[in-house]
Amino acid sequence: MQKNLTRKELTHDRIVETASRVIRRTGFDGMGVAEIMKEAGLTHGGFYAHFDSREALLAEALERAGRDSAKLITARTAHRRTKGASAFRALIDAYLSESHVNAVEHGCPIAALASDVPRQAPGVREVAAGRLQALIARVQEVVPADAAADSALAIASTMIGAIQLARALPDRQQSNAVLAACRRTLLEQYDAP
Amino acid sequence: MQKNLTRKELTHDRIVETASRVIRRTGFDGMGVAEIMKEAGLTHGGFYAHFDSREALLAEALERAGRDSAKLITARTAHRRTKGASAFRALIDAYLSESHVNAVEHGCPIAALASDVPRQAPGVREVAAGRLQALIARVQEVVPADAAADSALAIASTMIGAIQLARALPDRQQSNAVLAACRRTLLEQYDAP
DNA sequence: TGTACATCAGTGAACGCGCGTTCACTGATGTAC
DNA sequence: TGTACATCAGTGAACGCGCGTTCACTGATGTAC
Repeated sequence: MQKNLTRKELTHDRIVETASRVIRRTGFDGMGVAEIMKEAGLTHGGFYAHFDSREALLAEALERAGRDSAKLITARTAHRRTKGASAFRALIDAYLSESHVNAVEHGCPIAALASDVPRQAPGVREVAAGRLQALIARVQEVVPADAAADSALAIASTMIGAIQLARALPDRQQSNAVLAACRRTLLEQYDAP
Repeated sequence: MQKNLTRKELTHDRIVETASRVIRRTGFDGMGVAEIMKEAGLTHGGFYAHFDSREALLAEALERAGRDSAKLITARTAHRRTKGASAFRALIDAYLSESHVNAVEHGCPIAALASDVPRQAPGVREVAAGRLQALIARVQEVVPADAAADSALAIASTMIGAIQLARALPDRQQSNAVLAACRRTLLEQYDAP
C-alpha cells in the first residue's frame, strides 16, 4: 500500500468506497452514476475521468465491498476468539449475526447481490467469482481437518442462503429463527465438543 | 379453477406466465413492460388494461413463478420416488440438480431473485415471503420426525444458497461441486440409512 | 338467419423523466526560472 | 521568494435513448330484435 496518494487517487478511492456501500444497499441496477458522485461530494461530469464506464465502477466497487466486508468479519471473529470461541464458531457466529443481517451496506456483498451476479457483465462476474472463492477459502481455513474435503462449499452455501432468507422474511422473529437454526446445525456438525 | 375464461382473462394469464419467466431470467429490474408485452405477442399500450402498474405485474409474476416452480419440483420429486428414493432425498436431489441450475426461467424464483427481495415494494415483498414460507413448509413435510424443530429453516437456507453459488461460479465443475457437497451434507444429516 | 348497434380488447403515437455519456470550460495546483 | 505559465481535477450544460404511463382510436366480438 502506497501512502502518498495524489488528489485524484484519493477522490477515486472515495468514489469506489461510496459505490461499494451503495451497490450493497441498492443492488447493481439501483446504483446510478449521478447518485454515487453526489454521495461522494462531486458532480456527475467528472465520473469518466475516473472510470471507463459505469460497469467498470461496478467491478471495482464489488471488489472493494468484498475486501472491506472480509476485514470487518475478521475483526468480529477476532473479538469472539478472545472470548474463547473456536475459530470455526467465531466465524459462524460473526457471519450469521443479527447485526450482519441489518447492516447491508457493510455486510458481505455476495449475500447482498448473489442472485444478480449471473446477469452482470463478464468483468463483474469475474470479480464476484474471486470474492466467492475468497469466502470459501476462508471457511476452509477453519473447518476441522477431519471434515469431508468439500465441506466448505456446503457451509458457505448455508451462510449465504441464511443471510438472504433472514433479510427476505418480513418478521424479525422469523429472521432470527433462520440464523439460529443455521448456527445450531453448522456448530453441531463441525464444532462438536 | 374455473374453466371458461374470457378472452381477456386468457391474455392476462399469458402475460403473467411470460413475466414469471422473464423476471427469473432478467431480475426484477430487468423486466420491462414493453419487453413482456412483446414476448406475449401484444403491444405495450394494452398493458394498463390488465395491471395497475408494472409493480402489480411483478407481484403477480412472482406468485406465478413460485407456484409453477413448485409444480415442476413436485413432478421431478414424484419421479424420483417411483425409483425408490425417500421423500427427503427425492426433494433434495430434485432441487439441487444441475438442470435446476441451468433452467433459471423455470426454476425456483427465490433462488433466482432472493438478494433483490429486500429492495422491492411492499406488495412484492409480501408475495416473496409467502413463497418462501411455502418452500419451508414443503421441506418441513419431508424432514424426519426426529430432527430438530427448526431444521427446515437451515435446510432451505442451504438449498437456496447452493443454487445461487452454483450459478455465480463461472466453471461448471465448481458449480457441480457445490451441488454435490450440499446434497452429501444434507443427506448424511437427515437421510441416514 | 340476418342486420344494427353497443361493448370491449388491443393498437400505436405521444408524454415526461431519468439514465449513461460527452465535452467545452473553469479554477486550482504545481513547476520553471 | 515571486511571477508566468502549463497541467490537471472537477464543473455543469447538453446529448440521445429507453423507460413507465396515458389516451384517442380501431377493429373484432357479442347482443338485441
